[in-house]
Amino acid sequence: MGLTKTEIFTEEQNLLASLFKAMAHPARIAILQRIILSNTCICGDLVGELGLAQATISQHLKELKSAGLIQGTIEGVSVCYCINPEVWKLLENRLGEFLGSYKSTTECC
Amino acid sequence: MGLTKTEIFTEEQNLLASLFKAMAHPARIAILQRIILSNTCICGDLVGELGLAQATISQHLKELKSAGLIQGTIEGVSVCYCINPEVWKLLENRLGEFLGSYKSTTECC
DNA sequence: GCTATTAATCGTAAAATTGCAATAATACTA
DNA sequence: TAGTATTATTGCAATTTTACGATTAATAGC
Repeated sequence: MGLTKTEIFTEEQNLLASLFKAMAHPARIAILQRIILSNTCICGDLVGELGLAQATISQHLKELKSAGLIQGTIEGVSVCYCINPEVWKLLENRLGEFLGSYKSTTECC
Repeated sequence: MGLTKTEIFTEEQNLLASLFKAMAHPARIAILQRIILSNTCICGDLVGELGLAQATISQHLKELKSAGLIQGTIEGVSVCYCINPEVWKLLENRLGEFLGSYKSTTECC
């Protein structure tokens, strides 16, 4: 079929999956790292640094934005993107909770 | 084109992206949660619990396995899957490092 | 108003993902 | 050895993702 059955999963599972999905591409990881590093990133910079076309980067930025991970405001002729603090904190919390729920102490297979 | 240009990104970026990708589906999140909870999970159980066909679940398990997140050993007639402690620890470290690299203190857009 | 610069959007193509029925493979059991 | 139970694999269709060229929208500077 090719479409995910979101309705059979919990809200928590869908949320985590969608956040992971937004970061499940090296270009988007690179963009996030770049934004974090400079703390004020303009799209045009990325086009020169990553080896991807302007349209492609704009698309990745859109995905990060729609996932809520970043936010952008118009700054003169260009756009300034930065991390969305609330969503980033939510991500840290949910992820820490999820990863931390596994205790490696008990012996298994 | 439709294929990711992995060669233009760093090893770190590709690793993080592939780990995120492995978890970027609610069914795989659900499977991981289920494995963590029972600490000894058999595929057949999941088929009853999640509303997905046996073939589909087997495929998701394969993806989690190839990403290194889980490992399975044959246990009589069925297979016992559990978390791979080393990879899980690696995931926690790299992810913590990545998420922690952002400090929300500085004002931005 | 006109032009240059920047970013978003559209259209398209190739490839990957998701899901399932059907089938194959594997290992117990009688 | 035949039969049963469990998991993996195969083949297929629908959808999504990735990427880019071309075009469009918006804004600053002249």
